[in-house]
Amino acid sequence: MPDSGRPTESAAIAAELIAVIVAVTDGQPRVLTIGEAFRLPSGPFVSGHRSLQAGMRSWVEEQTHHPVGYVEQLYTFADRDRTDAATRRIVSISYLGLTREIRAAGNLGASWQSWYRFFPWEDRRSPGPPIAEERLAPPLRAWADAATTEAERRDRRQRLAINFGLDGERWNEDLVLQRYETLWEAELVPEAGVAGSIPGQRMLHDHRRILATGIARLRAKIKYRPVVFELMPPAFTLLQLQRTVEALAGRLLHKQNFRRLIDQQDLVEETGEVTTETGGRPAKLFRFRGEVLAERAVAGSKLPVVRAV
Amino acid sequence: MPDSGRPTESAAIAAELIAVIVAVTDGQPRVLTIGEAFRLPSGPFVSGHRSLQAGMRSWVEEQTHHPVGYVEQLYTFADRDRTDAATRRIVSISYLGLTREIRAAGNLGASWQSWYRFFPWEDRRSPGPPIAEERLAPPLRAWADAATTEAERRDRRQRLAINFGLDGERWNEDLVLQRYETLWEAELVPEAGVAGSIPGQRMLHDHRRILATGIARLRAKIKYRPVVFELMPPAFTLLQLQRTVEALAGRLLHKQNFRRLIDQQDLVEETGEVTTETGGRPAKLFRFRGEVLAERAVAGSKLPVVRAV
DNA sequence: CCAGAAATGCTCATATAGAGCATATCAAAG
DNA sequence: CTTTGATATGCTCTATATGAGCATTTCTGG
Repeated sequence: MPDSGRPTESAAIAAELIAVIVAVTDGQPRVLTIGEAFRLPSGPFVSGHRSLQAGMRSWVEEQTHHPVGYVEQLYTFADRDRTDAATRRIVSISYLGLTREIRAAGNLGASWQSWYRFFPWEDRRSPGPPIAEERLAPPLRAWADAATTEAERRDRRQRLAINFGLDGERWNEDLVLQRYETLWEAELVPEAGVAGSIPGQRMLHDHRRILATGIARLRAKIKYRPVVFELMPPAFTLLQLQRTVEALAGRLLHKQNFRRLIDQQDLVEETGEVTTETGGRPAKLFRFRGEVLAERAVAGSKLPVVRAV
Repeated sequence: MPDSGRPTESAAIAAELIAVIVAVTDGQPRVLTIGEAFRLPSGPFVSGHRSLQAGMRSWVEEQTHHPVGYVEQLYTFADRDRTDAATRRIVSISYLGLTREIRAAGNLGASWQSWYRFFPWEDRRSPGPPIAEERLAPPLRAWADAATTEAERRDRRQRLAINFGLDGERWNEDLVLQRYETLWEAELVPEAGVAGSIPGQRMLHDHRRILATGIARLRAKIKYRPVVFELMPPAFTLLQLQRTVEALAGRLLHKQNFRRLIDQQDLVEETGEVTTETGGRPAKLFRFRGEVLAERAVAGSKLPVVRAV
């Protein structure tokens, strides 16, 4: 290759922007989907766009009619079997966007869905046996046992233990994508071309996979960056904040420890007001101290989990 | 937008793959560059490629003549001012690749450069005042003081403190990209269109920025994933492992604590042999226990730093 | 006034991380 | 054959972070 700094024989392709837009309302993490097939909002990258980020941002604001606080690139992929009308390969660049309010964009067929509709096993907030153990574990174990060699069986069992918290392993909420991929490999999701026997709504194309990527990224991120606040109203109680984190993480947190972490880090400050809407003793209202972002490399909410409910 | 799941009016663009290929030799972290202008290896994404990953991988192996153990996507971008011969916008997808051995690919004009040639201030392993304080701090402070408003001056100073570990703040080795961007904003790098007054070799186009992204990603990653081992030979001593991590992180580690972390996690096992090549008391040789990757969600080397040398 | 629901304040045990002291074991120089 | 120079290794100590749980306080709604 010549030292030109330019690719030589690049083929023409098309670029597509795909968005995982997240908000939290009524204690549920929600994602913006379109239509009956539940596709993620996606739009072409056109020459008018200054950059991919800018294209994404303007595009999302057109759909949701209000600014998106936080946008982050997720992943870029190009599947062999996807081409557009002109049979150009499509390169898809996916983004994660966080927003505060929800405005129904009904005229475009858009709606906000709890992301647990697509991944029911990821919600472990309610007491009782989790879906992963009741509904997923049996067919997954059968899949593991069906491996041809003993070594492969052991590998699969170990993978199940880690990914789904079986056999004494602890549930790791970050492994959303790994779990989805394992379910696909075990042919338990309809996308794999079989009649699905496990709960969970499928989406168009590979959009459920992209959503899994977004959830995984967000769950990991809230632990070391204070991005939760992008999803909060200007003033909120500590319990509301906790409920939001719990909604995202899919697990309950230890209340006192959560509070300790939050104020140890000076992430919030009191507004001086209280609210009685929560029932029980009135709670102080807080606002996010945006300054901390500039002050120091600040951590997120480190998820003080509560083991058994 | 219709619910077709396809972008409608996507313009034709060209896709380019850019690689940050890293190896560690002679105690230096090295990156594969091409030519006098120090450009990162890059090649077009062609229709023969099964996927972006596959395209990247085959392409790198063609250049380095041996398999790349670990490949990870970095970032995708599309600058307004970059087009190819057919005036198509170029979307660049950058990757980070780790490899074990170094084979000189001289016939292609490729060479391995210590990445500290491009970012001298990122190497803080040697004792004495760091470059960041001696060479960067003065012009950076001047830049901060030159802000028009008092608020802006305060913001800049705070940013400098965090990014460059000034004013009592602690150096954070992960902020490679933030530092580079600050230097650009302060017009201290030649890429910004000025005669550079600070040390550090520039690269073609925005390749130095991509390299910064790769370094930052790798430095962050070794803390929570055992990727260092992709850079190690099959058998190594614990000190060699430590020196490799130090090379990447750009800082010295506390030896005893480093060892404690490594074997607490069962990351390695003894080969049974020792080597005397290190001078001093012979050291046991170890190999990476690849099994741990399957056994559990394993952490990396958590960088037990040593404060003052 | 009492029950129910939160909000808050504190304590305790354990795990992890940062530092540093002390020894052990080799090769090579003298 | 001993000393010197390096490194390898074992252990201890302290500060801090994290997981859990007990005890109070302060409201609203019967």
